[in-house]
Amino acid sequence: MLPKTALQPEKSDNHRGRKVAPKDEKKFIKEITPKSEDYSQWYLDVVRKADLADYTTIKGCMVIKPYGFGLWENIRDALDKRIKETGHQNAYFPLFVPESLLQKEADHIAGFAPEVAWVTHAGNEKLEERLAIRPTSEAIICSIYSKWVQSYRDLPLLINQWANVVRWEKVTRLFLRTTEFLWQEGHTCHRTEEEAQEETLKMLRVYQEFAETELAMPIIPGLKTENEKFPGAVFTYTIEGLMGDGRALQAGTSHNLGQHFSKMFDIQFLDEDEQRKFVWQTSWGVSTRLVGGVIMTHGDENGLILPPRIAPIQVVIVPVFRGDTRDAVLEKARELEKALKPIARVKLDDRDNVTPGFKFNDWEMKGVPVRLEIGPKDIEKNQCVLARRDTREKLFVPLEELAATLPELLKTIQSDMLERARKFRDDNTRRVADYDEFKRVMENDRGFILAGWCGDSEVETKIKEETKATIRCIPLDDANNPIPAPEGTVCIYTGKPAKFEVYFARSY
RNA sequence: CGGGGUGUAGCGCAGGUGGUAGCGCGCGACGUUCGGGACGUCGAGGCCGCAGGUUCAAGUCCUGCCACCCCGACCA
Repeated sequence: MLPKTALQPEKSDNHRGRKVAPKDEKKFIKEITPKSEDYSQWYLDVVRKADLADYTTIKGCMVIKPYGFGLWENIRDALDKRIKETGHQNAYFPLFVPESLLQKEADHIAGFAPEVAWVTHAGNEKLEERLAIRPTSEAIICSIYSKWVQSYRDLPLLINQWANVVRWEKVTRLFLRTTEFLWQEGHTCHRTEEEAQEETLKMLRVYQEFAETELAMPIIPGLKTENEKFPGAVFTYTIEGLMGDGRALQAGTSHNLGQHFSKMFDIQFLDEDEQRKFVWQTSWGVSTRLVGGVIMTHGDENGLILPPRIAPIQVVIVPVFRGDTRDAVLEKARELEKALKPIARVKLDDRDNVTPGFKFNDWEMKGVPVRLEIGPKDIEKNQCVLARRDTREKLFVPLEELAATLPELLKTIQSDMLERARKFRDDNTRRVADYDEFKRVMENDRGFILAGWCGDSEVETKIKEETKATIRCIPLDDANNPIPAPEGTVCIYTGKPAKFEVYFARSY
C-alpha cells in the first residue's frame, strides 16, 4: 500500500499554469484509448506510445524501434539459452527457396502458396526458376539435410536458426501478424518415430516453461486439430495464451513432421541394421508475435507493463530537483545508477527539459517495472521511492537496503504478473451448459470455453462459421497425451459422446 | 478477396460556394520552472499522395491512378 508521508506528491495543481485548458488535460489521457472502448485501438496506441514499432511505406512491414527491439533481444536471448541447453546448435540457411523445392511437399506448398512472395528477376534478367522468399524453411533446410545425413551416427541432427521470414498476409497487425517477421525455427532429424515425438514434446514444454518464466504468460499447451495443424505436419502442438480481450493467441508451435519431408527430400540414413531408412523430423518456432502477446497479456490503461526478466530497462531512476537542488540530486542519482548497474538493467533519466511528472507517465507507458524516485527530501532521509509499474504502489526504501530490496522486488513483480495473468485466464475459462450458452459467451465475454467435442472436423468448421471460435487445442496430461473426455461428456454441437474436452476461443 | 476510412508541417487535425495555407501538440533558442504529462517570449518547419483535366487562377472542382490504416473471410 501507499504509505502516507510528506513525500507523496501534492494533489494541488497550483504549479500547473491556469492556461491549460481542461480539453488539453483530457487529451493526455486520451492518448491511449481505454481497453474497454476499443481494444484494438488500445493495442495500437500502446505500441506507438511505448515506442516499440513504427509503420513503414511497405504494407504490413514495421520498423521495430530500439526499445521494441531491446525487448525482442531479451526474449530471444532467454529462449536461445534454452534451445542450446537442450542440445541444439544455431545455423543459418538461405532466404531464398527455389520453387521446385517448395513444391516437393504437396500439403506444405498448398498451405503456403497464397502468401509466398516471389523473386522473379535479377536486375533486368528473368530468372530461370523463380525463388520464394522463405515463408518457413522446411524445404530449403530439408534439401540440405539430405546431403548431411548419411548414417545413424549423424543423428539426431538438432539445428535451430534465427531468421526473418515473409508471409504476404492480407490483414496485418503490428507484431501479431506482419508481412515480414523475425523468429526462430528449429529443424531436427531423428532415427526413430518415438525420438521425433519426444523432441516435439520436449520443445513444446520448453516453450511453455519459457513463456511462463520469462514472459509471465500463462500457457495452455495442447495438440492442434487436423484443421489447425501446420501444412505438412503429422501432429502440431501449440502453446496458447489468453489476451486481455478474451481472444487466444497461438504463441508458439512444435510440429512432428513424421517422414513427410524426409521422403520428399530424400533424407535417408543407413541404420545400424544396415537398412536405409528415412529420418523422422520435427520443426518448431516462435516469433516476434510474442511481443504482441506480452503487450496484450499484461498491458493496462496506462500502457505497457513489462515482466522484469525481459524488460529492456528494469529500473528507471527519475531525479526530482529544483534549480538549487539540481546538482546534489543528480549526483546522488548517478551514484545510485552506478551502484545498481551490477544488479539490474537500470537507466537514469536525467533529461532536463521535461518535468518529473512527465517522466513518470512516459516510463509508465513504456512499461518499465520499477521507477526509482530520488529527490532532496529523500536524500535528507537517506531513502528513495520505489514505484511498481504493475500495481502502481510506492515503497519507501532506505538507500542502504536498496541493493537487497530491488532484486527481490523485481522477482515479486515477475511472479505477481504471472499470477495475475493466470487468474485472468482462469476467470475467463468457462464450461458451458449448451451450445446456446456457448454462442452467448463467444459473443460477449469470450475467453476460453472448455467443451466436449466429438472429434469431427466438420463439426469444428460449423462451430467456427457460427461463432468464429476455433479449437485452440486438445489439452494434454502430464505424460503429454491428449486427455480423453471424461465419461459421459457430450459434444457441445452434436450431443454425441465427446472424444475430447477441448479449448475453444476466438483467436488472433 | 470483400467493406469502410484516410492521404495538407514530425504527430493529430482545420481549411462552405476556387484567389496562392492555418491551429494544437511536438521541435530549436533563451528565461522562469521541476515530488504525477509546467509556463512565457522568439523561432524553424509545407512539390497540400501522384498524374492528367477544367480555369486567368486548384489544397479546394472533374477523371484516373497509387499508397497506407481499420473492420471482416484465410494464416505464426
